[in-house]
Formats: sequence, C-alpha cells, structure tokens
Amino acid sequence: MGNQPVGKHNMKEISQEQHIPLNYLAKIMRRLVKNGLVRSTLGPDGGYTLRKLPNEINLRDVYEAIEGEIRMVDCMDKDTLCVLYETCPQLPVWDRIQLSIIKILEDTTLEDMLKERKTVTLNRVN
Amino acid sequence: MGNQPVGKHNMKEISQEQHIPLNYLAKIMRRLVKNGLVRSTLGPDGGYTLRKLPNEINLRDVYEAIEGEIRMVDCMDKDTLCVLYETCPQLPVWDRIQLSIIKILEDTTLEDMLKERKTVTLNRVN
DNA sequence: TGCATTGTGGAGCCATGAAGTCCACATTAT
DNA sequence: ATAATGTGGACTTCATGGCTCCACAATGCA
Repeated sequence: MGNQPVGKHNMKEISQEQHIPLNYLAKIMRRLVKNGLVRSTLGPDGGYTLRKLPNEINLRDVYEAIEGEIRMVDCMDKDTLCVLYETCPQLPVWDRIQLSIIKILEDTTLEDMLKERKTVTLNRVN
Repeated sequence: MGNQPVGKHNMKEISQEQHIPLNYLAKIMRRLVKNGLVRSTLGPDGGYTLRKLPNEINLRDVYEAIEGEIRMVDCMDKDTLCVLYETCPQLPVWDRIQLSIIKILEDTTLEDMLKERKTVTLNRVN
C-alpha cells in the first residue's frame, strides 16, 4: 500500500501480491483499521486506503497496531510474575534492548523502508 | 556464578537459588560446558566453575552458547525460504535491529550486568 | 429490490518450538 | 563399594502465532 499511497487496495490484490492467505490478511487488516492506520470501504469496489502518507507512518505504529505493545520479556510489566523480579540482573539489559528496538522502529517511516529496499546490500554479522 | 566467580557451584545450589528446575538447568549447563564458558567436574563435591572472569565474558557469548546464533527472522539466512526475499523491504530493518541487539549484548559483560543490577531504576517507555 | 462484492467479527484448529521431564549412564571422592 | 555429582538423549507438555471458517454487514449496480 505504501507504494501506491493514494490508491485503494482490496484484499484479493494484496493477498496475491504479498503471498498472504486471504483470511489471514483479513485479520491483520482489521487491526490496521481498528488502530487507525488505514480506512476501509465496503461493497463492490471497496478496499483499503492509507490514512496518512508513508512518510508520516513509522514502523512502531505499524508493529504495535498489529502485534500490540512491544515487549521483550513478560516480567517487564507484570510485576510479580517472576520470583526474581526485584533483583533480576537481566532486566536492565532487556530494557535497553527494548528501547533500542523501539527507537529503530520509530525512526523508520514506511517511506524510509520502501526507499531502502534493496538499495542497500544487507550486511550480516555472524 | 558471576557473583562468586572463583568458587565452585553445583546444580542443586543453582537450581534452588535461581528457581530453575534441576533437570532443565542440567540441559542448559551442558550447553555452557560444551561451548567453553564453564568447566565441570564430576563426582562428589563436583560442580561448575567459570572459565573466565565475569568482566571477560560478554552476554552475546552467553546467549549464543545457550540459544545458538542470534537471528531475528529466519529468512535472513535461508535464502530462498521466502518468495519475497529479493525485494522484501523489511529485511534491512530486521537487520538493523539484529545488529543493534548484538551490539548491546557484546558491549555488556557479565560483570556489567551484575553491577548494574538494581543500581539503576528501570525506565520503561510505553 | 435483489444480488454480487467487498470487508467484519469472532470462534476455533494446528504445527511448531521452547520449556520441562525422565532415566540410564559415566566419573570420582571417601 | 557406594553415594554424589554431571552427561546424553529421548520424550512430553503447553502456549502461541499462523491460519481457517463461516455467518454477517455494508454498499454499488442491474
């Protein structure tokens, strides 16, 4: 959708292009609608349109619309879930990782992502 | 173990202190032994000792010893797993996230982690 | 007005993988 | 010899993400 940001897109189309099963896609799209990222129209020639321009949508919004709040480990908010919570030395580390991921996603807009596509050769570190 | 880096530690002890089921712990310890992070001795009064000082062990080593190579998404190395691989705009983003996590883990030693414990109040971002 | 075409809502299935169990065995101190 | 430790690997359990299914609502068009 970000590639044709002003157009209308229906599920069949997206399903085929992105190789996502139609019914599964339907579920995902509902979350995007519910969380305000796209608008849907019903009936013949219905479909979805983006509610903002690709450069106004960051990946954190997209991720959280679909998956919910970004959280590395459950014990980071359900306070008494783990008996070690009070002294667990891992938590600050997980916290830094989480913040770092959130920053990357927030700093990347849909437009950034689509532009970057394959203009950069991926550099793996192993 | 990092808190008593020169001592010997047996599984019963660790199991109780860290609330990890003994048999499961056994499985984890074997990986740490196999990957050279700890040395084991058998027989009565056997147990585990760290092979390096806590400030010489970074969390990437620990993580990878237990969990294997850090990888965000499978399609980042099994080249033809995903039909969209060639043009997938998400890959560079996942790659950046992966690099960022690896850096944080590499830059944090076991000693760092244990020192940091609770001297810092966790700052959550939501 | 009725039908085809689109999305909606929610219940439910299923394969996978991580967490955890079990047990026979090897090693070694006393 | 025996008891205490770790080893190796097969096995089970369970939560979850991916996915299916179906009845239904909205809307354009004949």
